[in-house]
Parts: sequence; C-alpha cells; structure tokens
Amino acid sequence: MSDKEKINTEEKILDAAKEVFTEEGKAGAKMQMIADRAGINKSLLHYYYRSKDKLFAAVFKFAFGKMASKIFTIFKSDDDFFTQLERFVENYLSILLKNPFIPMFILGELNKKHNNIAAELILKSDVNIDFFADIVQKEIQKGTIKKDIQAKNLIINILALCIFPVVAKPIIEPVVFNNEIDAYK
Amino acid sequence: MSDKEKINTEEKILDAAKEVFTEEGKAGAKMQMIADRAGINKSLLHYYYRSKDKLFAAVFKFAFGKMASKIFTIFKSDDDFFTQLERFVENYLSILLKNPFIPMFILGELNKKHNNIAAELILKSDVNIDFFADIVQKEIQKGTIKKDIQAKNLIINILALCIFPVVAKPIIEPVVFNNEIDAYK
DNA sequence: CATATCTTTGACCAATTGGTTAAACCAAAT
DNA sequence: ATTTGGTTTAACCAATTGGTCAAAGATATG
Repeated sequence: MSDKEKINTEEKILDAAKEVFTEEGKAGAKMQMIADRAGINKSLLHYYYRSKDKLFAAVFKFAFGKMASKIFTIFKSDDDFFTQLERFVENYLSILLKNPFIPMFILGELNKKHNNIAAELILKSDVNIDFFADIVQKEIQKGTIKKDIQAKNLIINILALCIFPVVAKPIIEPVVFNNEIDAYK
Repeated sequence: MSDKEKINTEEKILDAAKEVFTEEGKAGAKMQMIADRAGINKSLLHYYYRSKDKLFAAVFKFAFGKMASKIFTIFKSDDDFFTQLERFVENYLSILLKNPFIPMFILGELNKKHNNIAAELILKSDVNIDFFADIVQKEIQKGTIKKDIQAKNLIINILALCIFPVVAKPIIEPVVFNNEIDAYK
C-alpha cells in the first residue's frame, strides 16, 4: 500500500492530474504540480498528453463518465420503482463518498465561461435521461406516486439531496456543525 | 442603462471583479481582465486593492455576506413555522435568481485546497445557526413536524433543493432539458 | 554488437502575469 | 498662480508557466 511502484507512467500522470485539477481547479493547477505529484519530469507530461487542455479533457472524461454512465442502469432492472430508487440512492451515495471530489470538479469547471472545454465534452457525450420520464409517468398512472410531479424535477431533487451535502461540505462543516469531526458525510 | 458613468472607480472595480472572479475562478481571473471590464488601467486596481488576494477577499466577503446574513432573520419573526419556511424559501430563491453566480463562486473557492483565503474568511465570520435547531425542536414537540428529523439535516436539505438547481444549471440544461430555453431556473 | 524505437530528462524559450514606480493629470485650497 | 493631495497612466520588472528540443537512457530486434 506504500509505493505502488509498478503502475505505468500514463496512469501515474492521470492519477496525479485528477488530484491536482480537483484541488486547484483547471487554471489553478500547474503542470509542474502534476509532474511532482506523479514523481516525474514535467516534459513527460507533454510527452503523454501533449497539452494541458488535452490532459484536462482526459481527466474530465474519466470523472464525468464515472458519475453519469453506470448510474442509470439501475432503473432498467425489473425491481419495482421504489426499490430501484432506494438502490439508486444507495449506489450513488456510495460512489460519491468514495469520490467526493468529482461533483465539485465537474460543476466547478462547467461553470467557467472562458475556454470551457468541459462544456463541449458534455455536449458530445449524449447521456440519455428521457427513459426516466417514462418510468415516472407510468408510476403516476399506477398511483404509486401521488403528486403529479414532473419527472425531471424529481430526478433533479434527488440528485440535489445526494450531491449538495458532498459539494457544500467545506461550508457546512464550519457553519452548521462547528467543525465536529464526525458528521457522517 | 447604457453607461452608468458616474459611479466611482472603487465600485466599478468591485463590480468587474465580481463578474470575472465568478466566471473564471480566482486563479483563472487575471488582473488585466478585471481592469478591462472595469474600463480602467491595471495599475489602478493595485491602487485601490493592493493585491489580487485583497481584491478577492473583498469580493468574497460581499458575496458571502449577501447569501448568509440577511436570510435567517426571517426565522426571528412571529409567524408560525411553516409560514416562515415558505417566506424563507421564497426570499432565498429570489436572491439566488438575481445572483445565480454567487453560490458557485462560494463553493468553488471554498473547495480549493491551496492558498484558500475563502476558508479563512468563513471561519472568521461567525454565522450562528444554532437558534434554528431550537425552533425545529419546539415544532417537533408541538407535533407540527411529524418526523423526528435533525434540524441540521432539515436546513441542509432545504438549502440543497434551493441551491443545487442553480449551481448545476450548466449540466442540467443540456442533459436533462436538451437545452430547452425556458426551464424556469 | 548494432540499430531502431520508445521513454525520460535537463536546459531553454516565449508569453503571461502580478506587482512596482515615476511621472502626468486634475481638482480644490492657499 | 502655485501648491497640495488624491487619482490615473504608461513603462517596466521579476517570477511563473506552458511548452519545445536535443540529447541521454532504456528496451527490444536484428
């Protein structure tokens, strides 16, 4: 667990880049930091990923893929809706807690207005969410969901309740919890 | 509405800095951008705010103050709890929609790990939230709130549902709404 | 061994950027 | 009119930073 010497350089770079981009943002992250963290020479970064933009794009794709892709597969199972919902939240929270940095990373870069390659990447990756609307519609007709809530609003609310506590941790901890060390999150 | 020539330089700088810091993040924002946006010389920035850090601190204090301070005063009124809640959400959403950039600005900088003056500023400004816990406790005893929910979790959930749609707008719009232009947010 | 290809490095470069400084500008007071 | 004070500017500087390049190590292939 100490050294992990054997992983190849490309992977070491990606791991280091993930960390540094997350901690500092795209502009705040310096190629030298990433090189140091990966324990290599700065030129080697450019050897594998020709520019900072390319390296960032690689990291962003990884992060976004991890959050967006696997998740909705749960709703294609045969379980009833509320079981699916439960499993979804469980699964999603588990991923979030293992990678608490990813949502902020995605949101942070997506909100940039200048040279925003993150936004372009989102547009290309056509994640489809419409099928979720169908599921909810059927549940409403079955009567299992009482309120006539918009499916899109439902999914947004669920995501909000999952993601916000993770993203806002650095403000919640001091303000709401007076820095008590536990606080489940 | 076109020019607003008469406001003084200090204010012009602060306005421009708010915009640029929000759009680019602290590291991404350049003093030259801010100067340009304010329509002044770069040296003038340093004349009024001696360093980038100082300027950033000024902007951050403004933004955080706007979000945190006025809000909780509502809960000190004589209305019953649910009226207070309604008014709180209404009021908060109105502020958010008028300043949709502020939450992301705060969260974004607060999540930085390096040279994080935002975090220090939060610690100094002792916003008190404990009184809210008392209110909720009394409502539970009165029976108006059924579930034995933690007050702190309640406030976090409420904030999540208010803030997340604003913060995640750039990912919700393309993914959930296929870029339909309306979508209330 | 020789050669060719892939990987790694240190030295270097041009552009950017936060910050300084001295001088110019300008209004009000003397 | 001159001085005085705050305001604004252009020119400049030192440090940082993304990126290049040629040479040196490796590693495999013949």
